[in-house]
Amino acid sequence: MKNTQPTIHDVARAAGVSYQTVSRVLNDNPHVAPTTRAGIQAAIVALAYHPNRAARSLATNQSRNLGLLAYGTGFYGPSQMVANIERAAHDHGYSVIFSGLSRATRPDLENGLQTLAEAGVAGIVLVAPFKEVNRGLLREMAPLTPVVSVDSAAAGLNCTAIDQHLGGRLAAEHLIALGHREIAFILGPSGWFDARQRAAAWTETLREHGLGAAATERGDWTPASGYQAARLLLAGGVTFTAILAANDQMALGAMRALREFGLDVPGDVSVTGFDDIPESEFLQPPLTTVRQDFAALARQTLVYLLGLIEHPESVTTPAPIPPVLVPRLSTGPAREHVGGPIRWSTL
Amino acid sequence: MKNTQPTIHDVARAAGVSYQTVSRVLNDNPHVAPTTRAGIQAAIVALAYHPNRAARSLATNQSRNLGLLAYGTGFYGPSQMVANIERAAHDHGYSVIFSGLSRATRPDLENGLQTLAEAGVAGIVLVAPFKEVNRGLLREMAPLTPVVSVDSAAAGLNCTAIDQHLGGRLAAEHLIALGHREIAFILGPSGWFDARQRAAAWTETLREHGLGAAATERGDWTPASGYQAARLLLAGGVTFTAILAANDQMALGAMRALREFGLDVPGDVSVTGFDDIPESEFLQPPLTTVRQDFAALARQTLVYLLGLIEHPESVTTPAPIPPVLVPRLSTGPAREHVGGPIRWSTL
DNA sequence: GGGTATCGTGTGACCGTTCACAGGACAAAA
DNA sequence: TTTTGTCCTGTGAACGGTCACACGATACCC
Repeated sequence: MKNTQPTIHDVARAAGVSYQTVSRVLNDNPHVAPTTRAGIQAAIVALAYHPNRAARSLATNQSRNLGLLAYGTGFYGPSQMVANIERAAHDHGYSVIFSGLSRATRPDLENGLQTLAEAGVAGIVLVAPFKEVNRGLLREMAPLTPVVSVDSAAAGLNCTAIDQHLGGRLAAEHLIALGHREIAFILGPSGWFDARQRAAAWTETLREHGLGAAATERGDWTPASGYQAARLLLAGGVTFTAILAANDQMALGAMRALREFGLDVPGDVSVTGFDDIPESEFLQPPLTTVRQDFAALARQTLVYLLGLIEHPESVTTPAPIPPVLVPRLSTGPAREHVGGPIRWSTL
Repeated sequence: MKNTQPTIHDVARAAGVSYQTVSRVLNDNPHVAPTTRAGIQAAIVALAYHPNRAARSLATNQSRNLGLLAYGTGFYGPSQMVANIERAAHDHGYSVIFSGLSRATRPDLENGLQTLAEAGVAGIVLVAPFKEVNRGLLREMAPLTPVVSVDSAAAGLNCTAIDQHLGGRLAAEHLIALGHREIAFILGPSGWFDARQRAAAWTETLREHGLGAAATERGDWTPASGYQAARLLLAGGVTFTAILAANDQMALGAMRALREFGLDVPGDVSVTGFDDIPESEFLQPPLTTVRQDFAALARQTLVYLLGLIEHPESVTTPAPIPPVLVPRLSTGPAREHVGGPIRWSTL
């Protein structure tokens, strides 16, 4: 027993044909007699033959590998995307070379893209929705490899996305419909596209109702930053009856800060998040949030990328995926304040 | 301008040497004259040459790719492992081919392993800590590829692990030290090694103090299952003053069920989790839990796997990594009941 | 029955790299 | 001067596939 994998030559010998005929069977070439094909397939099974990927991609100059470059896989959204992208790729017969981005800097992006491009992937999915990702970067680092960027709305990029704008609007309208007029924002990090779009949608929706943000703080997506942001809001001397937070984790932190301040959610202040992480439903109170369909986004991203790989001329940019509002108990009617809204600073 | 990548032959022509000399430079072969080497390196930079991985791995019959097969990447632990394994691999100069396991069944495992083995990876990290993973499976599906299984203590496997037994003991001793004598368990799914070990450690620790589990329910790691398990515990007519939950998400669900039942945490019932997810610190109340160092586990796993690849004879199985108890406010002294412990069923 | 598609199969070259080996240049030793 | 050894470099083959092409056999048409 040799300790080496069988090759097409072994199969050919076993089936009594030439290696080329075996190759034809492997590639579903129609010009093979049924009996010959059957014999070869039997030999393939008997030898437990599997084509060597390196040899194949060397000869064809293409591969069934896709690159996945993702930032922030410790967070819920990115980690969901990684899992879903892989599954979608698998369903299309592709393998995924995953590369994590530890920092959101240009050199790190360049490095990651280059590594993937050199690995000979057929295409790249980029889950790094911040402003360092732009056309220039991609042209320079992966000029020959199609790249689809998820949730990055930069000009000239091939993108797929959740409709963050709609999501932001849903949350804001929900609060306004509950009678809230003084609404504070806890934004995501400034460089992130999704954070920006949510914030822009909030601002726009409020303006349509003659309102503006009561106050604004910025977090970094973590619960700790949401906690800190809410404390700053509370210390700011501005009144508000609701908080729009850019994700669930920051909303969680904010709720803790409110509680420590002696305020009830939603009795005194309503809070909304974004993502619908598995925990949200079980928080105290259960968090009103905006749910994003990451699986659908991943599937769409993959169809788009494979389109760019296989028939680049006839591909159209897909429409953003609409998220849905999930109303829970962290939001309620705006509190009626006798003599105007409460001022925290006087509590 | 040709639209194709340069090869060693292009570099050789540019530098005025043979392709073999270029190859020697690429592989750090010492038998190259310094001036020649410098010229070739200049040519490499000038042409922006990068070695073709497919050709290289075809010729050498090895690759710088590792396979990562993981189950449950929607959960915190596995998703942390994916991110950390990739980073550790990257630090060692390896790329990671990631494959997600959507179900914990034998055929899915076989499929995933086979796919990775065929992809020609140098080794495989398996993050699938349940009983379907055993020596037979690995011998059969990937006989030539080293595999390290994370947190799977099955016999005959190459494993790395968090010391789940110690973690379970820490949580149980913490409760016992607080005076709890009636402790209920919310276990993880039965097929999972880490769930089993935590449960075994709880049982053992309690027995050492002359105690036994007041009641036991089983969840599937999700908050919803923890909620359901706690409801069953409460409906069971058994008294308890503390709950040991096998992970944070189930602890979260349990705390909600307790609250709905009118019980205070930790006033009436103390609760511990396992994992220390980012949310835990900000829950109401902040959750006492056992923190696992996934980054260290990932690094250890990679060192072990690379050892198996590069010098299989001299590798030793690493020691499990000790977790730490993170005491927070979800645990407190056992309630003093006048006339014995309260019976929920009579509330 | 001869020309001509069509089908099935085999041969040679090639993808980009490494490996085994050969050979030339030069210096040190005899 | 010749021999020997070391250092550097080049040639041919191989890795395991695919592609372009050639070729024989059969079937079809007039």
